[in-house]
Amino acid sequence: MRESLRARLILAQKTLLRWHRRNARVFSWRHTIRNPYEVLICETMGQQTQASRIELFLNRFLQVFPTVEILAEAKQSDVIRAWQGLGYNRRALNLHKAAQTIVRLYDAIIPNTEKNLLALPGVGPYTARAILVFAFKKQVSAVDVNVSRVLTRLSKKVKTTSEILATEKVQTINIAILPKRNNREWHEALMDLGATICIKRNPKCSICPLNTLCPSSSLESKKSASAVIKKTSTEKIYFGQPKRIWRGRILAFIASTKKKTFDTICEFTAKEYMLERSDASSICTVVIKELTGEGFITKRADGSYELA
DNA sequence: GAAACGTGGGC
DNA sequence: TGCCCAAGTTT
Repeated sequence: MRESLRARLILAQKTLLRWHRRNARVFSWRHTIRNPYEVLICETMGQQTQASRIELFLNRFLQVFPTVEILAEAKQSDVIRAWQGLGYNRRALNLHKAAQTIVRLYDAIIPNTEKNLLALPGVGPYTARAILVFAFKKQVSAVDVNVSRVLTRLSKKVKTTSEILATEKVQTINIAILPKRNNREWHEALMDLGATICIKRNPKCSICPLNTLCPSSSLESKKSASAVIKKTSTEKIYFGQPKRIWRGRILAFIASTKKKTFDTICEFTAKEYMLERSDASSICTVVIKELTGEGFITKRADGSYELA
């Protein structure tokens, strides 16, 4: 990395850390999280989910499952129910399995190495490093989309608002400037700036604390000029919605009360979403088969379905 | 490496 | 209104 670039980034870092002291986003969980288990839950909830939504679920989840042992021993159906409304339900299954792994392999202690964290289901490169940074105060780089966007724009003059460096390059840049003592604050600062000012569309460069140091600070003025080629989604649509939407709806219905027959599920789907009964039946057939195969639900002897 | 995976908010 | 997006991971 060029020394001139590194020098500019270090300057930006000082400025951003100072900005963060007064302008950090206010989330209750930033004050109430007390241990690595809670960081694991919080970071998992945060995957592809707006941080403000964590607030709505984390407290309740931790009240029901206050320790990794309790989560490990919980019924899967209770974990799924506690997750309802957060989306990406597989995260709940993975979290449950991860808790069981931690209890069995690590004596209920959350691992503090990247290797062991990555081996946990649902823990990928970002979450593993985020746990190391936020729970263990380790001197490592955790790169999410905010960190990537901020460091990309700060490192080069980007042409469009969606331009973003490869994660490995961002890693290299961030590792080169990791502060020795304020690494948690540094990552929070990057994420807060990326979530509030250095946002993907219509970045607010005019009020950015780094605008005099940033080669991309002219981005704001040409926000609309940078027409981005939107790649058409290849996701298959079922009766007006992607399949995953139907999966979420049907799983929520099955989770809502006790057992449900196939007919009950079809009737609900048809009525609630104004489908022909035959269309509802076909989407329910597909989705129920998937949810069963993936371990979310089970078919009972009497033919009804319930959470696994 | 592309595609799939939920949900609610912003513009 | 409809599309884009958000503290990514898995296959």
